Amino acid sequence: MSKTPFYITTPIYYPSDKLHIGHTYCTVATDTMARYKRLRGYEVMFLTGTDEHGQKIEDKAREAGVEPQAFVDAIVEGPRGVKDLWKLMDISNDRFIRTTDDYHVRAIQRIFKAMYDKGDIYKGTYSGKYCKPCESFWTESQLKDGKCPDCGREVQDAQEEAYFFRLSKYAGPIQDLLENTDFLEPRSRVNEMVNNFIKPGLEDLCVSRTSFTWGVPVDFDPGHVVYVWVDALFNYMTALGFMNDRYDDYDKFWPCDVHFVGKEIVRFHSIIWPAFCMSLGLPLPKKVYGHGWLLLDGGKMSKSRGNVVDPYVLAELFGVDALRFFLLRTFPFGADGNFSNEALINTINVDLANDLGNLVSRTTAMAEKYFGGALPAQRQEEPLDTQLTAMVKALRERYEAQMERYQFQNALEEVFRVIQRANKYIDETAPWTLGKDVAANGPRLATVLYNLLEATRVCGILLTPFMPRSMEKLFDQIGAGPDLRTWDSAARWGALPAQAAVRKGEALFPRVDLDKALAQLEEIQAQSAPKAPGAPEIEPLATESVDFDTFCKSDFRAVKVKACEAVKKSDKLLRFTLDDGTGTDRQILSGIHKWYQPEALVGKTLVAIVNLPPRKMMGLESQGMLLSAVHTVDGEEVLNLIMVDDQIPAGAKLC
RNA sequence: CGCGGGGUGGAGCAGUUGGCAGCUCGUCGGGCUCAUAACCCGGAGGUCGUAGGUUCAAGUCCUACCCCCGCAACCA
Repeated sequence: MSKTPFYITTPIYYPSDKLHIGHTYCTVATDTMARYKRLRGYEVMFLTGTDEHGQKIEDKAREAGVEPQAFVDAIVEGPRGVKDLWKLMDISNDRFIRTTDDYHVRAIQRIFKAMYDKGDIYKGTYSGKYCKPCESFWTESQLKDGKCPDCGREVQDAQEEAYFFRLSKYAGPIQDLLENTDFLEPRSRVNEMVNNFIKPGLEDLCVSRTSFTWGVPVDFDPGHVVYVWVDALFNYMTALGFMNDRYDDYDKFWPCDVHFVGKEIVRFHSIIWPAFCMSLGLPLPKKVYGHGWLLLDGGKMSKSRGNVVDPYVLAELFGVDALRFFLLRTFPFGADGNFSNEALINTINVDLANDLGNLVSRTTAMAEKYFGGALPAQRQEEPLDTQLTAMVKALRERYEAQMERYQFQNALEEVFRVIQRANKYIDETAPWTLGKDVAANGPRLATVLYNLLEATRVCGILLTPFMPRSMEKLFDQIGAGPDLRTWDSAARWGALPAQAAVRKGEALFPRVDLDKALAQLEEIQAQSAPKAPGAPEIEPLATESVDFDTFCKSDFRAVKVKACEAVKKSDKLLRFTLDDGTGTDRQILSGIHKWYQPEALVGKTLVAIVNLPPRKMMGLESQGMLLSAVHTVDGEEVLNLIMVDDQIPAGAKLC
């Protein structure tokens, strides 16, 4: 009898930087689900990997002065890289795909060609805004104040030849898929997709580029590389051997049971991906599950905010299992959650140390103390016992119901309810009182301890997918051999040998000293943070010259700030009321809130160009522009207003 | 009126088909001493964002408004 296959994937991560706690969250969730399914007897295929092509990698590699391949190799295979992280986190993936793997590259070329031959990919022109110095195309919405988001210079309308996928053709079937099936979960994501992208009309999708070269070449049209969509999404198939002969279990595992993805890429997986599958006439994946984000201080974590959490640090400080557990116990999988070190430590102490660890500790300690680790065979049941045993007997089913819905948090809730009940049971039965006369109370005492061991064993089995290593230690301590760690045995009350063979070991989850740990974390952060602030980078000098007359037309004046306030609804703009010496106030808007607090600028003497045509921003008129000096440090733009001597009178002309 | 998510005791969150508002932490008081200063019991503390509406009954459905947070071609 062959096992039922179960295929589950994480997204393939983009290795332009080291992975952070968010990637870890997604991967740990996927791993836990994979382990759960294996425990239940499925033949599991668990895939993760990296998406290694594209402009950004090419740029990053150039900055680092290495070839793109060497750059991604270092991040993926290198020390403390992606693979190391998954190893550390006990990730049990069956395969790891890199989009630079030969077999994948060749398969993508074949797939691209197949879609082209079918007529779903056609050649057209891609038009957008082009920044010449950066050699980059941008869409209207990517522009910052109408300028290149990278360098801030003017962009031009430009066109390039590109291949397009007829996404529009599949709008109907996709909408039906989303609205009338449970293909995409949680359900709340469906409206977002339909309202945001399908109803406004799906545009055909640009699937090739000529503006960079780090990608899968379109083999029938030199100069074009396959753009991310086709390259990345098909990894879920090529890793099974689709259109290549590196593997040959496509027929066994496709269609995929579930893709776990972050909410920001739900769109690609719930619209574009099924459209691709339809185009090739292939079965669609059964489900896409969009999980939430881990937020920091209520906001999202990002490099620029400097609040990225390093999973290495946390795992090494608190233990891999504790971190894995925390991520899935604390946050509802479908929604965003607030990550904090305090919450992590708190969860470790309360759930793992106080409740579970301590339960094991006190149970095994008593078994050793009163019976030397081997319980006598005689039993004496009491009605009270059934309150605990009934809960344990019902646990597997309740847990299963939650796990099948990907509700990790609720599944763990069920388990910990039993653990708490077990702790209470100890209080109720007061084994230490019974232990005062072991000869007389032996059978009762043995019953109590046995019930506790069984409760612990069943909980241990159900927690194994979450904390594989720690649960092995637990089983060793309570004397549960391999056949007492199975899914099947989790439903068999009394599976543990009557005499048991308890051996108290070291604490499963030591308590963490909150203040000490926080101080330690701060220290670690302080050590890694002051990475010598990178050298300031400046924009190259202009090569084009400007004639003197043109220059003289610009009217620069010293102006004094009479009032300054943030513009409502805008996170960038400040509104200045300025004295320009004319006696009439001048209003200028400037997008510098990121660098200056408005109240700090009142009274300063600044420089403005006053003969620019007025321009409306956020409904307010700006009569000129304030001058500032800009440079870049570590990829971050830094801006300083030009402030001049306050002795200069308002209106003084600069020349 | 761009789209979406959210506003529930001090903090962080649950609340499925409308039916006495729950959990964890914290706090106050009590119990126990087997255990990782852990465990168990009890108390205090909530206009469920605001204002209306439907209903015998609304945190839960409807309408309007306020506030916060994301997203708007690729940061899980």
